Amino acid sequence: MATQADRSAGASQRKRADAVRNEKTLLDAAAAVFVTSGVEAPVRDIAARAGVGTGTIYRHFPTRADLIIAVYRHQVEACAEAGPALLASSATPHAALGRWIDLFVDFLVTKRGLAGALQPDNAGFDTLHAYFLDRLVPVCTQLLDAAAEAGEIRPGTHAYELMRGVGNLCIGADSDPNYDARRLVELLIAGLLRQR
Amino acid sequence: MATQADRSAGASQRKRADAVRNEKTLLDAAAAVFVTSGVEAPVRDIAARAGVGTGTIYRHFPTRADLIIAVYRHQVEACAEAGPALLASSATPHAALGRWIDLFVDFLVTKRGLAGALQPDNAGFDTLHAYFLDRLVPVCTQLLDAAAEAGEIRPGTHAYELMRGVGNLCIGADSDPNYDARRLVELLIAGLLRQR
DNA sequence: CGTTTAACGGAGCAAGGTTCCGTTTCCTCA
DNA sequence: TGAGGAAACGGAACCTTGCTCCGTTAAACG
Repeated sequence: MATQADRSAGASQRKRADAVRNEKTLLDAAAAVFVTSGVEAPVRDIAARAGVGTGTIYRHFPTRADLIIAVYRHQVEACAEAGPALLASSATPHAALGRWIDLFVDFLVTKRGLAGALQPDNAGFDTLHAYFLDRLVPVCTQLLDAAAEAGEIRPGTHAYELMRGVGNLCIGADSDPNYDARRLVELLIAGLLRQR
Repeated sequence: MATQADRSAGASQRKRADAVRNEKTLLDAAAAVFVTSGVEAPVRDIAARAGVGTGTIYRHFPTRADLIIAVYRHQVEACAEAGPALLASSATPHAALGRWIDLFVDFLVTKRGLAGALQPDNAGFDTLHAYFLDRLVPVCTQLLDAAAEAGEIRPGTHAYELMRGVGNLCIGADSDPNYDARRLVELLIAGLLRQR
């Protein structure tokens, strides 16, 4: 099978072996450091952990957002793909929405500082914000539309707003035993139901 | 009449005139800078605006939290005091709660970066977090209890959690026309209602 | 092998928070 | 009123962290 080298676009060349190796090393190091120090951990710490210079990090991941995205891409994709599946397997669209949001919340609250880094104005993190939104807002829209069509929820809520709200509720959810983001998100989703 | 010097505690002495003057100057400068640059504005900016050295800021307000608290104390107090009044004047406790939360949200969304600074883990900002909570959680508890007693809302929600949730929803609410914190908070409060 | 050049590493600069200490200013009391 | 002493001031200096730049290393290929 083909190696990780991408030769398809014509002008592109195979990557050097050390570059490939370092990229993998960096991703592992970053993931480890993110767990202990959060996604805003100093660049030098990640570099030290990986045993490379700081310049190498910036060459592979020009902004911190790029690094964070690379580390969590698989999980975000999995979450996005779960949307349609839940819609098909749940009793009602609103139930599917609730379960999908749960998935998203589970992801966020287990990644120290990630929810906080998703702020749109957070300079340098706009790529991160954009990636999450590009990937997840369409899925959320689909679920929301289905629930609205079924007459379950009040109309007028936008997926973007809901995603941001849920993301915000997850900020600081680790590290505070008296704050349960899941419960609040549940309230929020309940509030979405059409009031009779 | 007595000057601002507090001589009551026995060991305390009158403050020097220049110190009193500088404290006032600093509060004004900080308030102005917070409006344009948010509550995380560089210390040097505030010092420059006030025409004092950075040392002077740290002497009067050892941590940034102390400065922020001093700037917004009046408004927080006003919000706290509005709670019982609303409870007395509203049709139902849940309505009072909703209106009180509105007050709080209005306050937060008009203070650039304040909601974000309220995070409990935000090193150096714990005093800020504690002050807001000490002052507002009891008020919120009172409203919540009244609504629970009236059978309007589902039991089991803690004031602390609700306040943090509302605060989180307000993060980044300025500077993003597509994100309306008020609407989401409204959903959250609606979700509090006992489901029939 | 020798050449080319991608990739590396870390010194160094900028920005911001915080401390420290020599200087200034105010208060008090004779 | 005018020393003397202490409180308060100011900003230089230091630390941490993000990011860049460029001399050095080593992979790839003929």
